[in-house]
Order: sequence, then structure tokens, then C-alpha cells
Amino acid sequence: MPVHNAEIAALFDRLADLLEIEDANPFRVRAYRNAARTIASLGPSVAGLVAAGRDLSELPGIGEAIAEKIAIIVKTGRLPQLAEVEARTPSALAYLMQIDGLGPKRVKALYRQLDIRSFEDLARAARSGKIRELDGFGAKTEAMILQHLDRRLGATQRMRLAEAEDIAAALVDHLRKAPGVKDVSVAGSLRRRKDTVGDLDILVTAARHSRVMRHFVEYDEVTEIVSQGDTRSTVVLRSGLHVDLRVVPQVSFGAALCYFTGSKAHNIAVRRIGVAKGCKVNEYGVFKGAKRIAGRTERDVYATLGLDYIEPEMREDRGEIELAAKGRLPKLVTLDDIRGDLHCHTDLTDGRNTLEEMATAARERGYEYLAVTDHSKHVTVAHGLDKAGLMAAIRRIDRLNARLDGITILKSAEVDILEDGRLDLPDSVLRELDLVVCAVHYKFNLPEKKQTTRILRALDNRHCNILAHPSGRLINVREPYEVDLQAIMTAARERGCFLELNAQPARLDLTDVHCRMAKDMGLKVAISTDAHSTGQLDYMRFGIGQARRGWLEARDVLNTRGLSELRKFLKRV
DNA sequence: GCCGTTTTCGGCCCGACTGTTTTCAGTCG
Repeated sequence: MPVHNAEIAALFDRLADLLEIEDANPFRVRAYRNAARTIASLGPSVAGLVAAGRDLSELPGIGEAIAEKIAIIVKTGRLPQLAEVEARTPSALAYLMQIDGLGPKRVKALYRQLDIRSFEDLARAARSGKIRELDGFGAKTEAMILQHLDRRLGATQRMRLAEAEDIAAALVDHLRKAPGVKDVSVAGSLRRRKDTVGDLDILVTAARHSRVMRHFVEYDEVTEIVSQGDTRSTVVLRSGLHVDLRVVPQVSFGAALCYFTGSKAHNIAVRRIGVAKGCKVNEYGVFKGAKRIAGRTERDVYATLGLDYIEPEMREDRGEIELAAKGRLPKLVTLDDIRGDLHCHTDLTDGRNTLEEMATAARERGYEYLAVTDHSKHVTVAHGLDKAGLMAAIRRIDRLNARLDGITILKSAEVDILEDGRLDLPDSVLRELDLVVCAVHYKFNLPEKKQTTRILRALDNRHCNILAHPSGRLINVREPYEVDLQAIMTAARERGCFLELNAQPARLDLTDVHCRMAKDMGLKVAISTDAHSTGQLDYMRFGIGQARRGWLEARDVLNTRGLSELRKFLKRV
């Protein structure tokens, strides 16, 4: 059984947690965390790279020692060094650090002095008042621990981007009404367009001594004020979302926006560039000695450090800084580049709007074409179409195209991939379509080899053009199914097929990492909304964000092509 | 443990807020 990248990364993260509790060299701890991050954001499987004899120490943050450890993990599934550490320090202690306010030092003190090894131990000690007696702890810390223990269940899940975006928009509206406020900007992972966000980071510029902090904590959605200072405060909203607000003067806006957008790893890497150039970089600007030499705009900050402007979606320290230094950053795809949508549904199956309503809505968005991809018969919950139903739908589209100006409706279907890899509709009807989108809707839990073979067989059908939502994940609901995406991408490229980046906020499937993998392999991606209503056509922006996180440029995206060029791409090799 | 427009050894990002302190450690982002 191959060891997945995520599992390898988790071993190193766990090792880092426990070493931190043991007060090991913090830079060594960071080295393990960096390695974990590199592995987790790698497209190709590490196990595969090892099997192919590749030298892993070429990867950023991975040297000889960690490369060797990875090889052992791939071979045995275990990291011997982790077992050694766990013999001294119980593995469960790492979980205790999930409690807000408990870091490695305090967890160590709790373990050493009170033998606390679990949430249950922690709750018992806190309730009996033992924690307040420890050095460095007090009554407030004890109360805080109890409070967070109570809330722990269910509160740790990250929120989907779309949901967080709504909550942020309402809060930004509120903040704009504060007297003395100039700019209000959402930063953090929301600005980086990550598929889920852990908390909201909001940056405000305002005159000194403005009342904006008070205005913030008095927002009626606030249920708790975690901390409140002159320039920074943290609150919890009714939704459970934590919000950090930072107030800076306008002269620091760019530097603060960089700092608050992150990611943390990106910030560290940028500041290291600063150190190498004899500057200090912080949220107030770039400083040479005491003199501020940049800070008003993000562009200034990067330029002063010899870097091209880096789009927020790329700021993950995944190689973007090196490219920015060389002036070779990709020009990321934008919403304006999109010429049409290649996956949507109508009320003929499980969509809410009629064919004509969907067509008109697509035209209003400036699209040149819209592929209507109602379900095939096997997807009974969606009232999927059989051959006769689809033939009737095709004729309806022909009639609509004949009288509709300004947009072309492409005849298509989202054809179910059956368990054995055959498609749910016969070739005799598939050949009547402009394009065929195929997807897995049942039997998610096949073993990796079977699932991969199943999909490869579907791609073998000469009518198949696009594989929709290739991993099947539903964020916070269903894990991706076990499948060898590298093999599927290779096969898709060879056959002249494409993979979809499904823009539904709950899917965002392909992931950013897999988009980048597709790009590196020279495989184009279709960014599609899978809209089930006219309004959902606007989900395209989530797909664009994810594509940009995967470094996709317009040329890497199928539906940035005009109709005639698109038709050429849909002729399989 | 990683890494190199100063380096193969000696560095490794930077600041705000809190609680328990009487000048700072711990945590967080």
C-alpha cells in the first residue's frame, strides 16, 4: 500500500510538535515543519519519486537527513525517530496544543508537574483548581482552559471559503461605518483564496486614536472578545469564526497588507530576503536602519526587496519568491479571461432554472458559450436522462440556438462513469454531443487501483472530453476517493482529454496542488461551475481563485479559448 | 535540520497582547 504525501507530512508535523514540547532546537523543529509543508503541497506522490530513484534533497527544505527519513517511511510506513520521541513524550500531548493559549511550554509543564496526558486529565485538573497553582499559570489561565475545553467539540473545523466570504463582507460593511476609517481590506487565507479559512484577518487604516477598535468589538455578531489592544484585537463571532483586526497608519498599509495576508511561510521567506539585503521587514514597512524605505503599497514592499509583485493566491512559499526575484512569475488567469462555462444543469434534471434562463444568464456574464450537461440515467436522484431523453434535449438546444443571439449552447451531458468504467449512455448518442463530461457519482470507496482503472477506462472512450470533479471530495463532508491522479492526468493528456476544476465552493476539485501538477504536466484544465441555478454561474470566481493558487495562466485553461478554438481542442487525438 | 550574491559553519522573521510578572515568558499570527 503506497504511503500518501499527506501521511508522510503528518508524521513530520507530529515529530515537530513533540520535539517542541521537549524544548528541542526551534530551528530543527521548523525544519521538520517546512519539510512537512513541502511534502503536503507536492503534486506527485513522494513514494513514486522514491521508487523512481529521485533525489528528494533537491526539494526545498529537504536535506540529506530528512530525505533519508522519507525513504524509510516509504519503505516501512514508519518514522523510527518519532517512535523514539513518543517513548519519552506521549503522542497525545500534541493534541493538547490545540487548546488556545496552550503551547509547547505549558503543555510540558502540565505533563511534568501534573502528569496531564489527555483532554480528560486536563479537565479534571482544571476543575479541581490544580492548574492555577503551577508556576506561570493563574486563575485566568485555568478558566480559559476550561472554557476552551467546553467549546472544543466541532469548533475546530475550517470554514468553506464562500461562507467565510459572506461573513467577512458583512463585517467589512460594519467597519466602513466607523468614524475615521480610511481603507478596510480583507487579508489572510480569504484573500489568498484558500478553499477553507480558519479565521478572518481584516486590516484597517485609520487616524491615530480613532474609535475603530471599539466599533469592531461592538459589532453585534461578536460573542467574545479574546484580546483587545490599540492596534490589534481578536474576537469570536456568532458563527464561531475568529476575527483578527489590525489597525495601521496609511503609510504602512502595503506592508501591513503583506504581513496580514501571509502565508506565514511566505512572510518568513520575504523577511529573510530583507535580512540578506540589510533591511528589516515588518508590518510597518521595509526599514534600512531606522529609515522606512517602503510600506505604502504592497508593490513598493516587494520592489524594494528586488521582487516582482506576487499575487496573493501565490503567497505560500512554494517557489513564487524565487520566480519573483528572477522576474519570471506566471501571469495568472483572471475571471475576464473566461469565455464560457462547460458544466451546468437545467430543470430537465436537478437544476433549478430552464435551459433558456441558463443560456440568458450565461450571455449576461459575457460568455460566448455554455455547455449544458444534465445528468445521465444512472444518477437517479437527479432524474438523469436516458438516450431518448437526451436526444430530446439535444433537439431543444438546436431550436434554442436557432433563435438565440450572442451565445452558443453546447450540447453535452454529465455522463456517469459506471463501476466497470463504461459510460452510462451509448456511443450512438454521445457522438451527437459537442462535448462529453464524465464523472464518478457512485462507488466512491473502491480501492485505489480499481478506482483508477475505472476512470482510465472511461477516458478510453473516444467521446469523453472532460473528467469532472476528479477526486470526488466534498469539503468537510466527504474525503476524496482513493485514486492515482498522476496516472489519470498522464492518460488524459495522451488521449486529448481534460480535467475539470469544479468551482462549487463545496468541491473546488481539483485542488490547488493538483492544478499545479496538471500545469507542470502540460495538461489543460476546464474551470466549470457545475451551476444548478443561474446564480451559481457566479461560482466561477471560486474556481478562478483556486486555479490561481495552482499557478494556472489563461493558456493553461481550456475555457479561455474562443468557441472555434475550443471546438478544435474537443476533437480528440 | 537546512542552507549559501557574506557563508560548508553559523546563522535561522518580527511584533502585539496577555497574564503573571515587577521586567518578561508564552503564545499567536
